[in-house]
Amino acid sequence: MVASRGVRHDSMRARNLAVVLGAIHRSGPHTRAALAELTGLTKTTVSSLVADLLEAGVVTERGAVRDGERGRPGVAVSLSGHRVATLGLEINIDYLAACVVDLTRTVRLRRTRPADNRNSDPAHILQELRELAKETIGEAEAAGLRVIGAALAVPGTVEGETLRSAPHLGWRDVRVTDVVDLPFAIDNEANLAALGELWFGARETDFLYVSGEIGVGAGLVVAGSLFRGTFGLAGELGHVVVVPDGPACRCGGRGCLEVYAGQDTLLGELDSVAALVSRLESGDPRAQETCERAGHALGVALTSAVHLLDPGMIVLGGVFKPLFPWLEGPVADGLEARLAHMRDDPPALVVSQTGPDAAVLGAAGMIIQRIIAEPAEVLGL
Amino acid sequence: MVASRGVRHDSMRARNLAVVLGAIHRSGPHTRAALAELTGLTKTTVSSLVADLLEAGVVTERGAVRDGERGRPGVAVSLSGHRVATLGLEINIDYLAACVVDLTRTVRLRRTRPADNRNSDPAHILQELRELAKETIGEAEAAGLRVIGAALAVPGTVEGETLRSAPHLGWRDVRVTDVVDLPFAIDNEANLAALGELWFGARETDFLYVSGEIGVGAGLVVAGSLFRGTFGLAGELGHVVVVPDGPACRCGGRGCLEVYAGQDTLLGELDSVAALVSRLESGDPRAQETCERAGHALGVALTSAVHLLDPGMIVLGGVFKPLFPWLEGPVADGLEARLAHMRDDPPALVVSQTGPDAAVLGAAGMIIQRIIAEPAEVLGL
DNA sequence: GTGTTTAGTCCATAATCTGTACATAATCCT
DNA sequence: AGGATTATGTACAGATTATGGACTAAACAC
Repeated sequence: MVASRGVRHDSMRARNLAVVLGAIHRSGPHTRAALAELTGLTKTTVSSLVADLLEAGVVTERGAVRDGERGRPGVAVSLSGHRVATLGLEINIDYLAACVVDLTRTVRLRRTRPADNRNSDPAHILQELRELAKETIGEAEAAGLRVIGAALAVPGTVEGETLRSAPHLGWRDVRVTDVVDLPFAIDNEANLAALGELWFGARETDFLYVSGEIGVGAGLVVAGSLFRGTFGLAGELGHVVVVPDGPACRCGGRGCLEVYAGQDTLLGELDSVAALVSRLESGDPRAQETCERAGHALGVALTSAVHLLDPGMIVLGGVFKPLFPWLEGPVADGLEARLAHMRDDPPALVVSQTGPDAAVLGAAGMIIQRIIAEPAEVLGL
Repeated sequence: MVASRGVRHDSMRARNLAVVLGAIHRSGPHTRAALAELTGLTKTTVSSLVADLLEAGVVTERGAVRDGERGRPGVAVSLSGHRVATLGLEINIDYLAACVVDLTRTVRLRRTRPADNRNSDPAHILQELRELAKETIGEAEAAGLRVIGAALAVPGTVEGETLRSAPHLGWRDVRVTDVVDLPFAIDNEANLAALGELWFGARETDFLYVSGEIGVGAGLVVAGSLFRGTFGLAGELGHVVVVPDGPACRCGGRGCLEVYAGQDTLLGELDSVAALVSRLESGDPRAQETCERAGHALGVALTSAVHLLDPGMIVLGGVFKPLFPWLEGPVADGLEARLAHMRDDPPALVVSQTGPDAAVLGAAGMIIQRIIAEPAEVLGL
């Protein structure tokens, strides 16, 4: 609990700018009068605030609207996608990715570079990432966008600006700095994928996003915001214990979920998820059994997760998305059986609406969110 | 995300009252000048805010203080324990409890009534609770305190004002109303015990409190506030899966922690925790084995909890407190082994600093917290 | 005692929101 | 077609609250 600072006139206005912008963002274009109604501020105040937001280029007027009623038609004020944008970046096992998202959360640019980052040299990869970022920002600026911040998704644990541990990259305690000359943040891939699902996929406000990648991670969204735990390490679903004396896991534990449902286990000697899917489609019994075992393990781990985290629903993403038809049954059965007497219904189990780009999108979206939450601070109003 | 309302002059002042009161609460008595420094407000503003707080009776002046320096000595302003207080209530399996806590978080009154509430009639118990509350409030008022709110701890899941399910009481969907004629809240026993530990025990800001009672619950505190999950059901440690095909649990699952470490299992045919402790002290091998098995199971469940919740530390409370000497080893070993490669150190494992009254105290403390967080709203300033 | 230093208050000023009045622009009704 | 009605958005005076410098108060230093 940091000592909070007192509120002065300028912070009151800053807050009200955020309130108005937030109302526009949450419930779509509105006239000034409607915004006054929504926020409890007077029309006068809203007009003045909207004037500032217009000048900053974060909103635009979209011509007259009649609400089908009598009276002078109002002018709808909506988020402007034409000026402010943010950059999302991702380092993953086999690619680098970047995307630019505008204030309306429309994806304006996407770039991916295949790479083999397993056990790679951080300095080298970060240099590649810098180049990718620079190129992408250049392209965005050529399209008239002003990129005002960036975030990076990494497959590992993050503290502040340091990547603590990314086992599949083989990185440890890597400080990630100067990737871009903008406000910058790093976060875990599963966390940002969850936010990607929030803003670009399911658009629910409460769910646990399960990110099946080489490792298995999860990001919990409650009331539209991410739960991070004490050190930002929450949601490590992959090492939840499924069988206490099961096979050893690289984490030091035994019988972790990852041992049963990690991508390496799922694929076996196959070389891609697509290959596994086609085996499953052709009814290959060994593939089906692997999937069933993974689904069973997921059901056990998710039962523990439901008890501890109390998610609104469960969204399976990443490699679990193409495998969903084969996983759904075992997972749902496990949840239902184990949660029978604790809840009226277990949380709904659904498939992700986003693809493999959930994390990059979430990264860009996180900075958009920051603009909308504190426009005065970010844009210097 | 509810549409947030705009800020007006009165909310600015309300916020600043909270900021000043919060600063006094957080870092002890301060002069007006020091408060100005801490909050970033001017001395003038702080003086005016403090005047309001004095009038409301939530702070008092405590005579001159010299900071060992030259110059006019200031007057320390500190929380006043003499006027405002709150009521904590608890329904547990074998007793009803009440306590009154003043603004300085000093316990002013405690009352306990033994009862046998297993499979009891809610209406009857609630009537008893009403009487206990009324008596306790009367006594507090006789001592010059003004009780301005109450909270109730129950051994079950809560939604709004309704107790959804309290298996050990045998209650389901009981609306708890009109217990007192004051602002009122209900919450889960483990949640409130965690808050009790926060304010009356360990006083750490980040920990997972594990409440060993008939059931096993947990409350996660992050940055000094409680994580509740989506529906307020988070922290159900007792039903985290320890052995996926273990013995059936009353929740519908199998091999839940509660089966191995619930009070009923620990005691076996013994009739009290004290009896178990004396068996353990005399080296009874069967008691030791039970404890070791429970510790082992706790280690497994807590490993999952650490991965999912990322607690700052782990505090064992309730019946686990007297058993701590026998549990510590197996639990810590389990955590250390299973978390070896994931974190530099597993979260510290410590014993609770509060006794069986953690939950009632937490209940009273929660309302105190509300006064300090929003004094203007609560006290009508 | 006189000077220095720090605490707390007074008062004019500034920032921001409110509320009423008003100009504007559409539909409704005759 | 024209006036009545209704709703939007702006203007301006008024209210609320914080600021900042001047001032008073109370201690210590020499």
